[in-house]
Amino acid sequence: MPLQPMLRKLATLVELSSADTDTILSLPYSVTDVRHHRDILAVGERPTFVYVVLSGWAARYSLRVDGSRRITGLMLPGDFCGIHAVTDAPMDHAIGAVTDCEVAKINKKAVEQAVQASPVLGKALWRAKLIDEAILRKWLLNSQDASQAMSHLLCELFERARMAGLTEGNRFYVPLTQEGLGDLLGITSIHTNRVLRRLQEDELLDYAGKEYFIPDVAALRHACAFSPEYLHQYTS
Amino acid sequence: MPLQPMLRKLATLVELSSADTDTILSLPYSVTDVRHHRDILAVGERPTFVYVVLSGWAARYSLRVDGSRRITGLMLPGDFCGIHAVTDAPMDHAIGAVTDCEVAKINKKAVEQAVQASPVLGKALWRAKLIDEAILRKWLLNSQDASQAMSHLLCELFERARMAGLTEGNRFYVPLTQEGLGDLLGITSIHTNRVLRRLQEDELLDYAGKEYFIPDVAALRHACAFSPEYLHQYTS
DNA sequence: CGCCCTTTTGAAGAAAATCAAGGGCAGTGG
DNA sequence: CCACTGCCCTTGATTTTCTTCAAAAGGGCG
Repeated sequence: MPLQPMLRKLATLVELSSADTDTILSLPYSVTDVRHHRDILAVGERPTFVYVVLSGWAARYSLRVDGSRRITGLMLPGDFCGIHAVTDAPMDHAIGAVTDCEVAKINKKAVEQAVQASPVLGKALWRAKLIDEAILRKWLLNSQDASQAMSHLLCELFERARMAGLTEGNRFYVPLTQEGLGDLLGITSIHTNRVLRRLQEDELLDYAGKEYFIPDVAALRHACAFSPEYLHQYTS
Repeated sequence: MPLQPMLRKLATLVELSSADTDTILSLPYSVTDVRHHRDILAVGERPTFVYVVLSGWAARYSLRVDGSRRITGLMLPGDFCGIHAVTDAPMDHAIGAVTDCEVAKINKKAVEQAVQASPVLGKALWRAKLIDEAILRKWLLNSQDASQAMSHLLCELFERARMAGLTEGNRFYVPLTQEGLGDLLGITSIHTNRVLRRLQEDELLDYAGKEYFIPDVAALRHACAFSPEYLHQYTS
C-alpha cells in the first residue's frame, strides 16, 4: 500500500479509527516520480492537488535576487504539502525534490470530502500545519548562532527521521550536501563545513558523507536546548 | 461593535455574506485589557479560547537560555491567535502584549460551531494561518542581511497597518523600541539603530520616535524586493 | 583515467556583536 | 521649579562571527 508513509505520519498526529483509515486508503491518488532538483510545485502555481511524499526528501525554498537559495521547509516521507490548495492562492515559494522522490497526488476535492467523512482528518491537517509553523519559529529562534542552529537542526532531523522510521539506532541519512545544509541555515557551505567539523571535534556528532551519527543524543540536545515537544503537538 | 477589527480582518481574507457576518457578531466573547509586557498566553498553557486583538499590538516570542528574546510573530488589531486551540497542544512559545491591548476571548467551542454554521469562516482561519506561515518564511528568507530585513519588515508592517486602517498616508506608528525591532530581526539594538540611520541617510525612510514615514514606497520596496502578495493570499 | 561535484583548509575582508559611555526626554518627587 | 531617575537612542572602539576569495584534496562514475 503506497500511502503507508502518509498513514504513519497521520497516526503520529491523531488517533485513527479503522473507519478513518479506510477513508484515507480509499482516497483516489496517482503516484509520480520526481527526479531530484526538479520542482514538485513552482512559484506562482495554484495547486489543485495535495501532494504527499512517499519516498525521498523534498524542500520548500525561495531564490533571492542574487541567485542564492534559502530552504524554508523540509518534507520527509509521509509529509504533505499543498494543503494550501484550500485557498486557491498562488505559491509564493517553490517545492522541489531534494532526492528522487515518489509523490502521491490527491485531488483537493477528494481531500475535502474525506475531511467531511472523517473530521479527525481535518484535525490532523491542522496539526500538521501548526507543526510546520512551530518548526519555522524554531529555525528563526536558532538562526542567531550557526553552531547552535546546526545542532538543533540535526536534532530535529534525527527526530523526524526516527518518527518516519528512517533511522538505525543513532544513525541516519541526510540527503543534503553541506551546501544544502547551508541553504537551510542561511550560511555558506564553507561555514557549514567548519561548523560540522567543530561539532565532530567536540564529539557531539560524527558523519561520513551523508551518513550522520549522534554519539550521545542527550549531549547534543543539551548543547542546543533541543526539546522535541514542538514536533508532535499530540496530546489527545 | 467591539469585534469590528476582526470583521475587517476577515473581510480581507474571504468574502463574507451578511449571514456570515451575523454568525461572527453573535459569537459570545469577553473583552480583557492586557497591560503592555504582560502575557496573553504563556508557554506551556493550553489555550481554550481563541484570542482576538481589538486594539494595540501583541507578539509571539520565545526566550533563549541566555535571556535574549526573539519575536516570531506580530499581531495587529484584528489578528487572532490560539486557533491552535483545536489541537489541545501546550504553547511552545508565549504571546505577550507589546502595548496595552484590548483582547477578546472567544470560546473555542463557539468558534467550532461558528465554523459549522459558516464554512467560509473555516476557510478564513486556514488563510490566516497560511499567511502567518508565509510571513515566517519571508522573515527567514530575509534574515541574511540586516538592512534588507529591516526594509522588508517595515514594508510589511506598513502594509499590514494599512490593511488594518492604521496609517495616514505614508506615515504609521510602530509601538516597538529599537530593541524590540532588534528582537524581531534577531539583531542587537545597537545594530538596529545603525541600520535605521543608514536607511534614513539613504532617504528610504524617515522616523522620529515611533512614528515612521516612508517617503517613497516603491523605492523602499525595490530595495528589499518586497512584494505584498504573500500577505493576502486572497484571490476568490 | 579524467572529470565533476563535494569537502576541506587558508587567508583576508565585511557584517554584526560586545563593551563602553554620553545624551535626550519624560515622569517623579522634593 | 528643578534635580533626579529610568528608559531609550546614539556614537565610538574593539572583538567575534561569518563571508568571500582562492586553492587543494577526496570520491564516485562515465
